Amino acid sequence: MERNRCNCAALRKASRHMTLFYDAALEPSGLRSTQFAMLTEIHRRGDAAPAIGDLAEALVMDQSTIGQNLRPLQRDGLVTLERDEADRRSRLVKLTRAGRSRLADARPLWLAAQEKFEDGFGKRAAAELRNQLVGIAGDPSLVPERAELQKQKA
Amino acid sequence: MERNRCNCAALRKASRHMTLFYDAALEPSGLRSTQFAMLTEIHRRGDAAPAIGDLAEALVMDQSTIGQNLRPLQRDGLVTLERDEADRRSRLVKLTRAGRSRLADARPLWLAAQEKFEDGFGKRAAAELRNQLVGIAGDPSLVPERAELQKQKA
DNA sequence: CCCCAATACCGGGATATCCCACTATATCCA
DNA sequence: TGGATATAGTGGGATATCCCGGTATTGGGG
Repeated sequence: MERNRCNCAALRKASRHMTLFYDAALEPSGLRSTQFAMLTEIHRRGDAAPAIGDLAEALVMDQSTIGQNLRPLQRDGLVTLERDEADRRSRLVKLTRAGRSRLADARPLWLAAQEKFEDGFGKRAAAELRNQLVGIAGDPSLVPERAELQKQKA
Repeated sequence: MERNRCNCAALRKASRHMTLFYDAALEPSGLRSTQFAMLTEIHRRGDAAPAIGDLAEALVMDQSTIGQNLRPLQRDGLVTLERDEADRRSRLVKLTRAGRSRLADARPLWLAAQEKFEDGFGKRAAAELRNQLVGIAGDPSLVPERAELQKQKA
């Protein structure tokens, strides 16, 4: 069919629909999908608090998007931003006690959503799909600008 | 790895990255990915001009999102909205001459992006991926509310 | 024929997302 | 060491996206 021939549109439709599903699952925690992803990434770093740019790279988002998206979390006291004394241009993002607590509330809700999705879609199929998606998200040939940024670090 | 275990986050990251790629490709036409997808869907209907709700269903978007997203296109004279005299609650969305022209400008840019992506990702792999994504976007078990809406129509 | 539930849309409000231009800081190198 | 360049983040502006509550219209009983 001529319909759904566009790789980008297909990805975006699935992304919108999947987001509705995860947002509904996370709703009791008061977190949206993006917020849960950001808090999870910050938590994953443990003691090595990430700067805004680190989050941007890990989450495949623009730096300014990270800054923007952190505001509601900061306003609600889930994260703090403090200057990195080792490089005063950077701001380190840290979870507060309330942030860790909120994340702990959300995790079982997220896990339930994962399981519900994978029950229907197939655990193996889901892992394979994520593999493909991670490949796309990290493909430097798609966005040359970002490829250069990657090269800088190597 | 613990990282990238979330199906939703993986989908969203890939969606963001892919969108950058298609947006860059479409840039000379002045259309963004979403706008191109909307104009394409309207055009696909031919003489049977869709209402806002029809577009919402086809594009897996909220009705209010469609309405919002149509505004820049309307402002730029690419589409018109007119009351459906057969059901005065509905508004039919139609391409203007300028809209058709803009879409014609964008199509080769889109096709080049498709080919460039599929050159790297594999034509067969891309088709398979789209298949999976269409399945997710249309899965009524993920968002029960929408499932009911679907049932109404059956 | 009239009332009521359902439907189609809109307006307001919030988050999500990007780009651009700007500031502050750091780094490199002549 | 001092100035050019590069990097980290912010603020403003635009589109994208959802939900909720309200309005107009429709269609089905009674």
